[in-house]
Amino acid sequence: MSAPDQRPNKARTVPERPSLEGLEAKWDAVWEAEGTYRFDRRRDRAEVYAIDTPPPTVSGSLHLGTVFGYVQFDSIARFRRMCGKEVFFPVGWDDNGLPTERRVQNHYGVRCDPTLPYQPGLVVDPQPDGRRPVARRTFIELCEALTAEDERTFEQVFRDVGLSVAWELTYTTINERSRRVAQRAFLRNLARNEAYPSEAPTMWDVDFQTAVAQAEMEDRPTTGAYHRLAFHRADRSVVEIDTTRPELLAACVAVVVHPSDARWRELVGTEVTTPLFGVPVPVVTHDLADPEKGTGAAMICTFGDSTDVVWWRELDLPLRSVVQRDGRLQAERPEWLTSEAAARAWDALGGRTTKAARSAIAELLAAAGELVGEPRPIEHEVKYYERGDRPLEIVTSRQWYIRNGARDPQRRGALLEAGRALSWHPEFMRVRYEHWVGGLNGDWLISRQRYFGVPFPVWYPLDAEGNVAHDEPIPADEASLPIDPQSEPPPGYTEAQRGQPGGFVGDPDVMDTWATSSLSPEIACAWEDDPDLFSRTFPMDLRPQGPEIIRTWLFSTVLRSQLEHASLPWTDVSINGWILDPDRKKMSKSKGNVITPTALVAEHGADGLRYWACRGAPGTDTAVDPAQMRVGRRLSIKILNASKFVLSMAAAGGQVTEPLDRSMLARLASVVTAATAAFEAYQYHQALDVTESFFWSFCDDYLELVKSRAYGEAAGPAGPTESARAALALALSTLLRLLAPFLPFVTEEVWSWWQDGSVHRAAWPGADELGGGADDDDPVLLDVVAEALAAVRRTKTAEKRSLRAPVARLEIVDTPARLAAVRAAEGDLRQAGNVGELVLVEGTDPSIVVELAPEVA
RNA sequence: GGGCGCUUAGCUCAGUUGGUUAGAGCGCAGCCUUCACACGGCUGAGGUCGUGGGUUCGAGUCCCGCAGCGCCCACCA
Repeated sequence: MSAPDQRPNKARTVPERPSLEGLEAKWDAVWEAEGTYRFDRRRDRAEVYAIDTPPPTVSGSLHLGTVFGYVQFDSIARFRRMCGKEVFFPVGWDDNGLPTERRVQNHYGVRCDPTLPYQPGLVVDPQPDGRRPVARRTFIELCEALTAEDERTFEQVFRDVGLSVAWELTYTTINERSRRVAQRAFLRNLARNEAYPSEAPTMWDVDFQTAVAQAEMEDRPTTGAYHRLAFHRADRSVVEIDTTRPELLAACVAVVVHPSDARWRELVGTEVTTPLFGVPVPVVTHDLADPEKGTGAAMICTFGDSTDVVWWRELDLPLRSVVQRDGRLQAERPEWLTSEAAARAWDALGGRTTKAARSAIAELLAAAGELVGEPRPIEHEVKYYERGDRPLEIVTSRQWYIRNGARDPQRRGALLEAGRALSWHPEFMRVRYEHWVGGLNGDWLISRQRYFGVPFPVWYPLDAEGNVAHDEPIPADEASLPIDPQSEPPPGYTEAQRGQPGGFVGDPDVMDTWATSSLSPEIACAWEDDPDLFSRTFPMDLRPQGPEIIRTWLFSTVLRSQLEHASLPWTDVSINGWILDPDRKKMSKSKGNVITPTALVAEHGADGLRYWACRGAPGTDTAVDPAQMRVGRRLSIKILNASKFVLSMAAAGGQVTEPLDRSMLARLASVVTAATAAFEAYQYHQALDVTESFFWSFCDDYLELVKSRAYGEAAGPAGPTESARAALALALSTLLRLLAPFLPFVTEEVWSWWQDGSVHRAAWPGADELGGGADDDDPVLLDVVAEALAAVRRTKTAEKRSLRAPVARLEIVDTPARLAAVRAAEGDLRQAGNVGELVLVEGTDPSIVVELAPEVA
């Protein structure tokens, strides 16, 4: 595997002044040339560790949070690789979908106009403030060009931070294989009746002009106002109704009250008329009507919110739609507004945005004496598309859905069971999945009325009059995928029949980005395209991801896998925490507190950045902390210097005979055991902690104690010097391998000074390598001696003397066992502390008395 | 409205199955030009573990209530 010629420092020398400068570029180039992280597809499934990595959204700059999460599971990947697994570590770029479209619109100053003809070779210069219309195909070309550029930048960041990615496996969510996989999976869903089209009320973003799925909505506190409207009974008496959306009054189809609400009992079953428009509407009852809200009577409009949809559907009410897809009330007067007063009122409302219409109708109502009191401002939660700026409206449209268990208890139960079968890290994240599955209120809406995405691979026949037969979709042939129904005809038709009576039209929509990325295991593992690779990688081992996309990416991946393969897509899920800025606020672009990974690598080094990330526990929010990165950098420098020192003495192969050396190795063996157990439990931060602690005490105590002996003249193959030198070699080799998953650059650098090949392909250390198991190896021995040494240092510091200052007399009172430990390392202790007389006294009251020699002038 | 997580030294955090004087780093103070490291080392000060109860021989660790912070979900008239 390795190509030694590529390796710098093949002479294996220790540099005079080791440095961290330039290690990132140097080792990235070597790893690339040697294929250190390349995936060996000859290995079978049991030998592979496959990671379903989260494709970062390609929309400008790479978020530090992405790097944070990636570094964490990269440490796990590196651990598994060193344990002998062949790690399947692809990266995907999520360049498919709305974020890309928006970035292209802003970057080039264009908008997509699908009615324009395509002009091949058209060059579009960026024009920041423009909104120039371009053809659909030109728009897609711009998306492809810009994402390709961004992806190169992203890859460089990932290389700079030392991710052990198998770059040859890279995919994008819009590339040919992804389109083919997404279309194939959809066609199979369609054939099994798991996907279906439906014309129904849907949540609609009026700016993006597309339908939006439940998973992409969020509530935002929004200022509104209760308007108390005067509806009228037949006897002209008033029924007061509160609404926050008076502009939808024309869309009112009924008034609803709770069946048990005595206040309205005699009204139920009668009709009241709407203010201003005089339209008669029935008074109906429904359990969802809340007597506590407003006056207890609500107007039902088609549609103001999702409760309206429920009422409309369950109470079988008529449809009176007035809001258009652009978020404006229709200009044309609705046919059910028949009175002259109603027509006049509509003149003031039609064509206006809902927001403008709201204040306009409030004025009309007030002028007509139909507004009771003043509007009362309130702050309430309103649904938005998570990327949108204006509240969602509800419009009726034709969309594609995938059955997700919302309307099928059996499927919902199976999905909950899948959540229980997964291993979650940390465990408590599982409930988020369960809540989401339990709370699903509709099938998954996967179609978007956009351009840069995977097209639906279907067409519709046109009848003799040119009407579209939506109920008879013509599916594409699987062998033809990926296809674009806008530019290719369906089987059995010619392109000339497009749009002609008796011909066909292509489905104009594209799939939501989650409909593609929910298939990331199938895309990465080359489902159907490469059955051999698929059999070696699927189902995968680990899905690492952020907590905010449990309801989208995680859930939808489980769903698609269950539908397609009747299996889980992976066995383990690891959820990382948030990145918080130093004020403990979630970092986000809109808050302007984003720090770029590149700047941090430049300042603290990749290993410094990685150290900080790996200190964050799985699922735990972590503050961006440059101080921690400095600590990581300092640790890296210490590794360079300590290693240089150790290598000036170390010699592998000798017998480790001295009790102090064996004690150190015994302690190190317990560190190996603990770090291994932590990694296996996905607790990488604990592995780092236990290793780092040992490393510092190794430097501060063991190296100080042993250096004189190790420097000494060789005293035969089994002598004390050989023992020290062999122990140092063993310890350094072990420590470098323990630290390699966290600090890949500095450990590789040091490894290259004295070892062949990459530390990242070296075997993970085992406790047995360290001569563990011997009963007389007491890890406490080192502690006892280190305590005595610390006491010596403490005295010298207190006396303001140099640490080299001679100790005339050192008296230690302790138990026989601990005195024996000191005696076993007496020579090392005297050398390290520059101790003259050493007196060991048995006693029950332990003490250490240090008498310094007088200072010589 | 429901749920999850967090609350340990000035700051950022560890604290495994409850067990002797609660740990680390940063910061702070003092000391040391030590022949691996001044991009350093050594030493030290600093905490009634959010709050009120309970279980226990023993609780930061388990149970109940409360508060603050963060997040997720919710049909939001």
